[in-house]
Amino acid sequence: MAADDLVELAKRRGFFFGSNGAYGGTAGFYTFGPQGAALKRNLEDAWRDRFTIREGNREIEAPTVMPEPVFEASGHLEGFDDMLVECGECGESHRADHLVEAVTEIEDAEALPGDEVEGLIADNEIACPSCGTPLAGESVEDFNLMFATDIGPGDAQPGYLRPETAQGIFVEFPRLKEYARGNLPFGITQIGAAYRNEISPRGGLLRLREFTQAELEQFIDPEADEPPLDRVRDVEVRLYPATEQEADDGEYVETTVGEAVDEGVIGSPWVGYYLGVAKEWYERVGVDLDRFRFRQHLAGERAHYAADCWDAESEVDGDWIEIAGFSYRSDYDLSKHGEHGDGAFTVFKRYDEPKTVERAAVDPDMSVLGPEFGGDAAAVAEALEALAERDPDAFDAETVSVDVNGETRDVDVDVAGFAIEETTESGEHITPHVVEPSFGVGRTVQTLLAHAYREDEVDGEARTYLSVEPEIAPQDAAVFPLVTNDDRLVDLADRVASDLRAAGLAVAYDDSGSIGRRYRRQDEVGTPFCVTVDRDGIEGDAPDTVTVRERDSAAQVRLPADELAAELAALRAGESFDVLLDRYETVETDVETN
RNA sequence: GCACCGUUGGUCCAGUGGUAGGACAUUAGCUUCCCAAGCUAAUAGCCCGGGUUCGAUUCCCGGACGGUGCACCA
Repeated sequence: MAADDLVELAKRRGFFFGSNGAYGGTAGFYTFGPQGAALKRNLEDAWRDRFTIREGNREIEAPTVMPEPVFEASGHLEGFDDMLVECGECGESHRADHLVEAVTEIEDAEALPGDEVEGLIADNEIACPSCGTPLAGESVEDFNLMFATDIGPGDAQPGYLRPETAQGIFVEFPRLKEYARGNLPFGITQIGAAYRNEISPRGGLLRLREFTQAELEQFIDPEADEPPLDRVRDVEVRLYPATEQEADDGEYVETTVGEAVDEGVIGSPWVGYYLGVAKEWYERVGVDLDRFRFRQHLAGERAHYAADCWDAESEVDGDWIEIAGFSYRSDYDLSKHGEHGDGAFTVFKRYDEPKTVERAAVDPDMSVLGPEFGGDAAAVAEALEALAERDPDAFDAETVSVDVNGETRDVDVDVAGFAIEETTESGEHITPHVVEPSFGVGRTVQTLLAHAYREDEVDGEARTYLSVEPEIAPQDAAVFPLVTNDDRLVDLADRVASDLRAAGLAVAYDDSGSIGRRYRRQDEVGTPFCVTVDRDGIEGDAPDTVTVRERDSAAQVRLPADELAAELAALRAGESFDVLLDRYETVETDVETN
C-alpha cells in the first residue's frame, strides 16, 4: 500500500488532517476528524482497560502546564535546550556549547547566553568540525524543545507545556502514595497530551508538536516486588536485542517472555512482564504481528539511569517506527524530585520483624553544659553524640573528653547522660523504582490504519476497506433500508438504528445511493457490520428480521431485529462472526470476495 | 533550520498573462430487492502577501503548508 493512499483516505473520510487549514495550516499539529477521534478514543479505552483496569492500577489527570522547577528537577530544562550553530559553508549544524567547551576551560557553556557563545566562537577562532570553515559571525540558535509560557500576570513564573505526561505523575507521588496507603507496588496511569516544539515535524502523525501519550508508572520496591511473570511467561515475542543490532548479520530472536527473562535477554523481569502484556494488547487492537518487534535500546541510546530499555516498533510504509517505550528508570525520577521538591518521595518499608538495635546515646544536661561552655555548649553536645556512636567505651571513665573548636573539653559522664538504649525500628524509608511503559497513541493509530488498509475485489469491483478490530472501529455498525421506495423498509430501518443507539452502539444510518455504494462507504471507514432491512424482513416467513453483513468477507446472516443489539455488542466484545453464521440463517448473496 | 520540488472544487488531476476543465465524491429527484449501475440537475476551486503588467491562478520575490535529503529527535 502506498502511504499516499492512506493519507488521502484519512483526509477524505475524516480520520485526520493538518490543523488550521483555513489559516494556512500549522506544521506539527493534526486534528482527528469524526472517524479518527472515535477510533483514537476506542484505542485509548482499550489501553485503559488493559493497563489500568486489568492491572488494578489507577488513572489520574494532571495539568499540561507545569512550573519551571519541575523541569529543572526532571532534567528537561537542560536536556531539551540545545544551542546550535550552523556552518554557512557546508550547512552542518553543531552543538555550539560543545564546541566552546572543547577549546576553553568553560565546562557548562550551555548556561551562557547565546551572544556570549557567539563571542567565544569568534575569540577562539573555532572552525566548523566538518569542513574547517571559521564559524565566527554565524549566529547561535537556541532550540528549546519545550513550549514556554507564563503562569499568571505581571511577574509571572515561567512555565512549560509538559514534554511528557510522566512528570505529572512523579511530582504528585507524595500524595499518590497516600492513596495507595503507602504500599508498594502500585501503578498510576495517565492518558493525555504532551508537547514538543520539534524543529522539523514530519510524516503525518509520526512526529507532532502536540501528541497523545498513554503512560503507566509502576512503582516498585526493587528488592521485594516481583511482577506476575507467569501470566505472560508463554507469550511469544520477536526481540531485536542490542547485540543483534550491532552484529553484521543481526537477526531477530523469536522466543517467549519467560525464556527471554530467564536467559537475561530481557534484563528486568518487570520490563519483560510489560512486553508480554503489550504484545497481547497490540494483537487485540489489530497490529499486524508480522510487522511488529521489540527492539532493545543500544547502550548509547539509553539514558544513564535506565538499566534496560526496549521499544515496541511497528513497520509502516517500510519504515520501523517507535510506538512505545518500556524502561526501567530505577529511582531516578523520584530521587530528583526528592532533591528539588519538598514532599516525601519515599515510602516507608516495614520490616518483616521489627529490629531491636542497641544504640549508644547521650542525653546531655544542658543546664550544666550551658553555664560551663557558653556558646560552645551546643557543639559540645553534638560532639558527645558523635563520640557515643563512634566509641561508646570512651564513656566508661568518670569523665569524657571531646575536641571542640580546637579545645579539649572535659565533661562528667553523668552530665553527658550516656546510656545504651534499646530502640525498635519497624522499617525504613526507601525510594521506589519506576518501571515505565509509555505508549504513543497517535503513532499507534497510524499503525492500525496502515496495517488494516486492504484492497480487494467484491463481485469483480475493486474496493478499499479497513480491516480494523470491531472494538477499535470508529462505528460499531451501519443501518440501511435496502431500497427507499417502500416506507415500511425505511420505517423499520429507522427504528432499528435508534434502538441500537439507545443500546449504546455507535451506528451510522445511510439511505443514499445504491446498497453497494453504501457498503463501500462503510468498508472504507472500517465499520465491521452493516445491517440491511429488506422486504423479506417485513413480510413472509421472517417478519421483523434484518440481515447483518460482515465487512471483510461480505458474508450475511438473517436475524430477528430484537436480537440485534445483543449480538452486535457481543461481536464488538470479540465474538467471532462465525458464531452468528452457525446460529442464524445464512443469506445467499452470490457475492465473491478475493 | 538549510537545500531541492510542489500547492487548482471535498478528493485526485488537466490547463491558461484576459479569473478555469475533467474524473471521483457529495446533495436533490427519477430508478432500484444486496455490493462504487443508469438518467437529470445542483453545490463547489486557482494557498497567503508584495512586485511586474492595462490585466497575474499563470511570471518574479517573500511567507505558510506539504514531500524528499541533510541536521535535529533528552
